Amino acid sequence: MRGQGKQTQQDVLELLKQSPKPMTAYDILAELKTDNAKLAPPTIYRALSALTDQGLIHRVEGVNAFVACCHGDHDAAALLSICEDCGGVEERVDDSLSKVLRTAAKQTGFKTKRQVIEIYGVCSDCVSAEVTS
Amino acid sequence: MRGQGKQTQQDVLELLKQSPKPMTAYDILAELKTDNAKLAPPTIYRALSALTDQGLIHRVEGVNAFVACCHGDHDAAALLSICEDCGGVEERVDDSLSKVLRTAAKQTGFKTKRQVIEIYGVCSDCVSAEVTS
DNA sequence: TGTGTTATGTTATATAGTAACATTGACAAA
DNA sequence: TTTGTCAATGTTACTATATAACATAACACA
Repeated sequence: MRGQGKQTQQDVLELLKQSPKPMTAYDILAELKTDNAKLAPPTIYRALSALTDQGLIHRVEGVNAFVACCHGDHDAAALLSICEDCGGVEERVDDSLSKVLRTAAKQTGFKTKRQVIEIYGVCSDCVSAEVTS
Repeated sequence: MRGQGKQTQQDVLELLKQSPKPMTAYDILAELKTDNAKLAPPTIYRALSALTDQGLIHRVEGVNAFVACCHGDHDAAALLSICEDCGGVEERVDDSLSKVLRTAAKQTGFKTKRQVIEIYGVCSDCVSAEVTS
């Protein structure tokens, strides 16, 4: 067999790092299939799951897709801004945001495990483009 | 020009209001099919979309499901806390959160249209239950 | 060598969401 | 009353997203 080590994980991570936009599992599958026709969805989802656990990628819940994490390790909440025009995602790690969320959780006694913070709209580049056109 | 039967919308909203947990489109479909065997997914999705536009329900992106909005109109960001134990969702409208997000957007020149803020973990009730058991 | 673990392969299916076009029923203008 | 319009829903068929369950392969290491 061809599978050595964590080949798929590495391939997936590499792809996501090079993509300017979030990719769905099936986007990734289609890409990697050109090298390995046998690839099937479960393999992709496993790799995505492992990478997510390691904090190397983030899932963009609102679009069922994934992006590479562009920071190193971060415990603070990641804020993803998704441009509905160009499809780009900007990641931002914001301490004051984490703080607000921590406070809110504390007040209600909620034990946080995972946070999803996504903002949809138009990025500054695309706003400029709109104005100019 | 108003005044037409939005029966499905009302049925869907009613269901969601009575549900202690978020419901998926197909959960809703299954329920409403007991009264109307002809119901099909598009009708449900249209009703959900209309209700979302009106701000009467929220979509929980992380679980592909929907909950009734338990506040009246609110412009401020809604923070949804989803308990992975009991499945319950608590909605909270938090001004300081909105402020942080507004600030972040301003700094990057991002034009916000929609915000998704979801926290996954264990609610206070379930935390207590865990300790007791 | 054999035993446990992790990653992947394979088959099949479950769940979620939408495109495209047809039909219905209320209402109002003709 | 008839006709035209519009929003809501019905209908068919499909695409997209995700997972269950079991099989196989490679590796670590006692």
